[in-house]
Amino acid sequence: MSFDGQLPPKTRLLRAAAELLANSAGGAVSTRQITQLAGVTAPTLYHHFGDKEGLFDAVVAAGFEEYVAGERDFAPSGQPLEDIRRMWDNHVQFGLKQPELYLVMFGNIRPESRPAVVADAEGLMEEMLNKAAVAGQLNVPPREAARSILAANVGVTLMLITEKAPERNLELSTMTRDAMIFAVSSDQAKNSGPEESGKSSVVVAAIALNAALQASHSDQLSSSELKLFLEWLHRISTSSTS
Amino acid sequence: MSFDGQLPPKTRLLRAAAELLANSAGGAVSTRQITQLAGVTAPTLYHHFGDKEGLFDAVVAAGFEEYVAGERDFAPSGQPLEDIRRMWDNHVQFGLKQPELYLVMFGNIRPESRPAVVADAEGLMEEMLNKAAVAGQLNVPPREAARSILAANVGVTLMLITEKAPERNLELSTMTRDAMIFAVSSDQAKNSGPEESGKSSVVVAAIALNAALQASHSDQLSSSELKLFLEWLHRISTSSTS
DNA sequence: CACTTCATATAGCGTTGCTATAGGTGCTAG
DNA sequence: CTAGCACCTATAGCAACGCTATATGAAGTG
Repeated sequence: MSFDGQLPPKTRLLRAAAELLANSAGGAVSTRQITQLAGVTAPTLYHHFGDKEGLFDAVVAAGFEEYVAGERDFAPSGQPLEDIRRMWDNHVQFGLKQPELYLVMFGNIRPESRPAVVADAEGLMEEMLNKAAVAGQLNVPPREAARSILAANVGVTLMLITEKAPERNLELSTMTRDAMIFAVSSDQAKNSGPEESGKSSVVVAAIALNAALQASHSDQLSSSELKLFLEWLHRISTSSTS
Repeated sequence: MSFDGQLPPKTRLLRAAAELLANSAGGAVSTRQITQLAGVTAPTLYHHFGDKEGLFDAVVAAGFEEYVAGERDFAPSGQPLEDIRRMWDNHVQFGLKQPELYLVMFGNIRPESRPAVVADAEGLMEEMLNKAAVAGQLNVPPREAARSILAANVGVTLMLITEKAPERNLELSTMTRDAMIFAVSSDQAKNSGPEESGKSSVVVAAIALNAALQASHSDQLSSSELKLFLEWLHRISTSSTS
């Protein structure tokens, strides 16, 4: 009973729904919970929003405003591709900060029915990619690039949400992000080739690592560790393996 | 009333649930629909599966068998990265062929609770990427690569499912797929990126050796030595990021 | 005041997932 | 043959769900 104030019932319903949605640990949120917290009765909800989904859409719209605001604040950095990077990070952070709301926005998938918010987010990203295209930095049409990047962005965010907070590894995000941006950008040479680079064995890999380590004296290991490490490498690389 | 045959009620329930799930155009499937189609009553369902979710999990498990079978059939092509490509395509095709089942498997996301099927799919992909790592074709540890690729794979599939069938553009899939595979592969030169050029050969070799050692159970080192050795390798192969 | 319009409440419908309880079935043991 | 014992299924019903037909109040307009 927190919203019995003087606010109009419509606003109270919106806030109650948003709060319950944010704190519902995965479980569903019922209209009775919402109306009780808002201090109104059922018909009021349906009078203003027509539907439970209508109410949720309204909450999502408010959440989307916040999301878009975050995107626009970061926008004018001059380098479009860098802005895309920030859009990606903002997207992920929004999803992790408000997972329940994010799931209502991007996770409530049904076949052949595309949530409006997805189209909006896609348009936002396409708009940004358009600047990159004008600058000759794009390899593919902005629309395709936006769809592809957004798909990966949503996929990564969903996967991160399913992980327990302390174990979340944001490197998954940055790595995927850079992979996607790199793939659509044009000013980088991509002499690709699906050929293999010769099959390696334990011995070959050990020899390569041995040589590389001695050449670049990595600082990931202490000197004493490195000495023992190299000795073991030598033992492996000089033995005849299976 | 299609399953009133002589099959055991458990099987009838599974088939009825699978059929209703496959034909439910986005809408929810109720236990009463399932039990009626299966020709049994409610307690039978709960006796065998405990829960509605338990029944769905069983359906998903069956669907996952099919999914895995598709993955394994394509597996032994000799070129691990090409196999990853086929795994990706098989994943997308599975999602588009049975969208409802796919959504139950990969779309039923709740925060901090990861469906078992995701972990399985991740393990399957990691297993395949391990071969690529042994061949020195990987730029990042197989686990991270698998998570990243799978996240993008799910994201793309979900996005394609939301589109109406005639408008589906599979180029979105192939483009994202190749971008992800390219990003984790090592045998391609990546001159000039947003940051410095690709990983050094030390990291590539360490990743390859790490995978090879875990796969071949080398007896060149004692178990305690091996443990420390692998720990160092892990330290090297997961360092030197952005 | 009469009248319309908008907003909220009362009460209840049909459906949902699920279960307490009881009854039927096929088995092995005596 | 029958007694007992698991195992499986059915009857009936609960609480909660989304939603609505209907009625009541408040506000503005002639």
